[in-house]
Amino acid sequence: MSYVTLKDIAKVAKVSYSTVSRALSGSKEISEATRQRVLNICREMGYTTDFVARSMVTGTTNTIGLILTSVNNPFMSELANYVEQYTRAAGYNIILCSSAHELEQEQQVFQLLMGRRADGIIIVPASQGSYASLETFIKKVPTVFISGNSRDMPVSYVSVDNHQGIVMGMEYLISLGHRDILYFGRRPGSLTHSVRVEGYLASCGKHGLNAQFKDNTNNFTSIHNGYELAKELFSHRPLPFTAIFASSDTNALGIIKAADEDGIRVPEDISILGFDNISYADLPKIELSTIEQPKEMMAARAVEELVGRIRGKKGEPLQLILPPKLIKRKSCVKAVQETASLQS
Amino acid sequence: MSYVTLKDIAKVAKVSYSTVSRALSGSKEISEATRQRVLNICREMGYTTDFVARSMVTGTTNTIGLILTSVNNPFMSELANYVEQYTRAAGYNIILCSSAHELEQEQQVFQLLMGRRADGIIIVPASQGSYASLETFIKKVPTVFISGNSRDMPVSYVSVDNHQGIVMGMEYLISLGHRDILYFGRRPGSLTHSVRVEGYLASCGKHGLNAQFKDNTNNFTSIHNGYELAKELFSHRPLPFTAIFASSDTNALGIIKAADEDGIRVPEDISILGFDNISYADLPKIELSTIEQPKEMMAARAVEELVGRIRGKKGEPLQLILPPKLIKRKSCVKAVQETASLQS
DNA sequence: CATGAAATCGGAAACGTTTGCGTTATCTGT
DNA sequence: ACAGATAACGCAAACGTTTCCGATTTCATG
Repeated sequence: MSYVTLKDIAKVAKVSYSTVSRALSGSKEISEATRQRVLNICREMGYTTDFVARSMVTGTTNTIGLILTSVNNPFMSELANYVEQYTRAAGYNIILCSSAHELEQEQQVFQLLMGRRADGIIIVPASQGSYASLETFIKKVPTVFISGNSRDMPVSYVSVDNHQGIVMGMEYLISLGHRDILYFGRRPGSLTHSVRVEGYLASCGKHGLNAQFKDNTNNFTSIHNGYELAKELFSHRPLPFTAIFASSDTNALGIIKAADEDGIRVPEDISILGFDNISYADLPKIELSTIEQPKEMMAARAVEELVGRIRGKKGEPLQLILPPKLIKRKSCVKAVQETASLQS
Repeated sequence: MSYVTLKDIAKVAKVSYSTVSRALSGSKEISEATRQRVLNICREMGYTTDFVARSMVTGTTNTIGLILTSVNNPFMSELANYVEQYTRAAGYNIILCSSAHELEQEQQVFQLLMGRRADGIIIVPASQGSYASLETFIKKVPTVFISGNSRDMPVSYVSVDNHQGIVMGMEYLISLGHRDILYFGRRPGSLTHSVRVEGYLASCGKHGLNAQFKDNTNNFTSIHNGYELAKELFSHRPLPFTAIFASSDTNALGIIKAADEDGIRVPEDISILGFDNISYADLPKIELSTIEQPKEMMAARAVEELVGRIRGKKGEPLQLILPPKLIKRKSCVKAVQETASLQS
């Protein structure tokens, strides 16, 4: 039941256990003959290196903590997938944790990860307050944020340009003739959302549109709460907007579901634009137009930066803001009013 | 930069470091006065227990390895989410690994998890050969399989009743008047799929239907390969079936996409039944009828069993086969032939 | 053959914690 | 007040590995 140790095979091989260690590690201070002999015995006895013991002496665990706000969310799980890939390629394993969008749980798992002596941590912050609440910890262990950028955080992060993403989307909708565009799913506590709202307001200002919001008071995002919010929204007719800019694809999917139920046609009656470009936005009969977050690139650069820091890289934190991309599918069309006015 | 240790605070508190350890652990062999004094110093100096060192002496890591065939797959990520929840509730963290459906990589990560001294392992097997290939390892560390059941594996597993699930689905399709039902996505190497194919053949035999298959030679399942396979299938007209039983929801989504492109209406022209009931099956305009796998229950029971074994539970392995459930949505309707014959 | 360098290996410390055991001080009962 | 019990704490071993240092052997070179 218990594992076989260096001492066990040292006894069998009649050498000291430091010799066995050298045989395993590929050291040059050992003859090829004894190396092969020891290695054979290791194989026969089924030896596996005890990483716990190794970590004790080397001071590293080859482990990276990944803190997500939720696992059961396509954006997060796609991101997790990429992060897992890139960390594994770099020789690290990940311990997966969820903050459940709660600042307190976020603190707990961060401390836990420190206790486990993770070499570094990649975190999608739970809220605006995350950095402040983790500040003292971050000084102890290399950390990089994903998707929560703020000018005044002296920490490495990689994020999509949320401001530009929203502006890009607004320009698109406006070019389609929409002038009454509702921002759906504003979430007060969220860092990324506040940046997006800024972009929305800037676009409205520039084009003389009046802003409309539908707030999401929950501190998370799902199809279901998109659906519930949309049901509320659709209960007041006539609809004072011709397009909805959803702050996430999952919310957008919920909106489409509610619209379907309430006899509102997408995109004929209202256009819907999402954010994230999760893989399900591409689904048949859904074909959600959206703003893409370069998830793989975000994961790749975050891992690269983190591994660099772990290996001792110095200098200013990497504060990388990646360009978003407009993905045109079928959920946005020319505004009905404009079409009408063109026909008259 | 480096962490503060027991010795550090022992020095400050002017006690031995065993006393500090006792203060932290809640031992009775210490006065309340010194405990509070020590605890305060710990707080001030920012002490965090080194789990690596603790693991060295206790022999446990409070870590569970989770090996999935893929992370970027809704069934898997939903499962992972539940597993993470239940393990955390039981005081364990999970190290997430992917086997990428490869037997070799599965072996590697299993060994790696053993090297990390995971207390137990939950694994969704990569293929039929998984048990045989892992047999020697499984004797060393408590392991429970999810979703890969086989009568002759002397190991704990929890799975949905794949046979019954298929039969249930077939009965439903047959009750709708379908007699030409294609099994889509048969995957030769897969354990679960072979059980499902048995169920399919049994149903065909019972009702005198002739079996039709569309094989999936890739060793993984995705929307994309469902789409590609369906494109091939739809290139030969007329279609020799009125219903498709897809072996997974993701494949079913791919089929729907291909059908959409090729002018085949779902469900008017063909009915489609899925398997898994991933959350996106519920999407508006998709409304995929499917056979549900009780994912949360599977995760809960698997974790329960594993934790039991870790804590020393003896006896026969738990071999639990949970009942599936038919979820009727909108992708299956009465067969066109039957409707036609009724009208004439 | 003598000398020194290089090759090969053993010994032992160290990583930070838990815990059994021994020691001292304090308390209880008579 | 004294024996014995109990409370409170220090000491040291142990977990399995890596790595520095020293010891021994081998070997080439003069």
